[in-house]
Amino acid sequence: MTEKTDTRTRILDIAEASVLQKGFEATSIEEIVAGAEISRGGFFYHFKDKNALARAMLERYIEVENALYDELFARARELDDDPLHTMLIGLKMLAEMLADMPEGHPGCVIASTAYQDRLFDKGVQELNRQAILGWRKRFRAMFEEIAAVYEPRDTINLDALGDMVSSVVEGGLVLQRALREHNNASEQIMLLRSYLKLLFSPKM
Amino acid sequence: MTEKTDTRTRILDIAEASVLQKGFEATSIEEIVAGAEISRGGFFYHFKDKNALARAMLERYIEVENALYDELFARARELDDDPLHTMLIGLKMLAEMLADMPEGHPGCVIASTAYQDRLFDKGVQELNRQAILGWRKRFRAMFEEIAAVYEPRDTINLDALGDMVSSVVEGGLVLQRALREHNNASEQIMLLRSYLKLLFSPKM
DNA sequence: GGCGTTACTGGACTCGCAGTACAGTTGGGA
DNA sequence: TCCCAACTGTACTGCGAGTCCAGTAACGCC
Repeated sequence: MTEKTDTRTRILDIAEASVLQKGFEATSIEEIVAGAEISRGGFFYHFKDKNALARAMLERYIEVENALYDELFARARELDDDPLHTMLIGLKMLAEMLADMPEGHPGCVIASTAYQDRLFDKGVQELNRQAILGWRKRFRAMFEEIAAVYEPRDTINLDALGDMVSSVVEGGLVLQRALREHNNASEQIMLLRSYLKLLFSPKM
Repeated sequence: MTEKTDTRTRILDIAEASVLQKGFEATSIEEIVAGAEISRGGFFYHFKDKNALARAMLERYIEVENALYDELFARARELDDDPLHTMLIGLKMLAEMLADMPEGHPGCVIASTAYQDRLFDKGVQELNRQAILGWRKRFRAMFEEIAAVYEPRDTINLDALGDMVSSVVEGGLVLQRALREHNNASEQIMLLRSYLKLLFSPKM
């Protein structure tokens, strides 16, 4: 909209970095405006309150994450159009991506908001919920495709399996943050991949 | 120490309930003292500041969690002393336990603190780290025992596999909170169990 | 029966941060 | 030329954390 890097975007960038580093509550509007080089009034011109900021951050984050998954698995399918191998390649690429981020993944805003949910209004919580349900649907569809070709070697709940991708990423990121290591999420994804390999392997 | 339910314990109980419900930052000392029916001065008599409270909560939580794992897997071993089956039985019992909590698990304080870590001092963070490392060690030992008997059908990092238990529980709890469902953690554990079953199944 | 210690109460105060309000400024477009 | 979006700047309210401290009630013990 404006000339230089859109102020609203700049606010979101600064806020995201800070929130991922120290949490939402610990991020003051003071430091956001300092970082974005605007006045307090300027901040409230763009966002009614911190809740509105949270909502905008989540919306942007979810969009980016979805685009990333789209691109990743599209590329994987290009490389091998067998549904199982698309999944395995995609997960490997995801694991590598996470491992390549030296300062760790922009640790999932989802978990961060989930654990402080009474702080946020219904809109923010619902956004969060819908994002996870979206990922469930996305991965469930992929697993259905796989199961149609490779009979699973154990009876499983496909919704839960769909959730497992998000769960493993979130869980890995929690460990990563708590341990201050940087490859836990990546390793956990590789274990999920190992599971899928075994689960859908043709009987020998 | 005192006659009625120890004030310190009462503070921790009230605080834990509130923190699990709405997060640490959103829990005010005001409401803790109201709940525990003491004065503000009384709170600060027991805890120097909110950090000291966080530390005490974490210590207590980790102790309880460890005792629970001890008991669960001891019982599982009683039922079947084959290491793989001890693990499978223990996980099943853990999953059932999580599913039986109608209001959900006392959602992991670990994740909650991990995502707000700049808020807490080194002591709290280190406590968190040590707890997760402890669980890694515990489960890694169990997996080593299993691997000595059943050759794994995929090459895996045993530390990462040890972490997978914590990761799956944490990840499941994040989903549970965000989705406001109540069996995600339990389902994720059952998927981990399915993985271990396949990973260590004798070749057919 | 006085003495110290533990476990508080209660009030007053400082400080930082969220949020409100609003008046004024600046730099394009129509 | 005037309007409007995108701000700046200041001043104020209110809440919660944390500090300080004086007082007090119950006890254990010498």
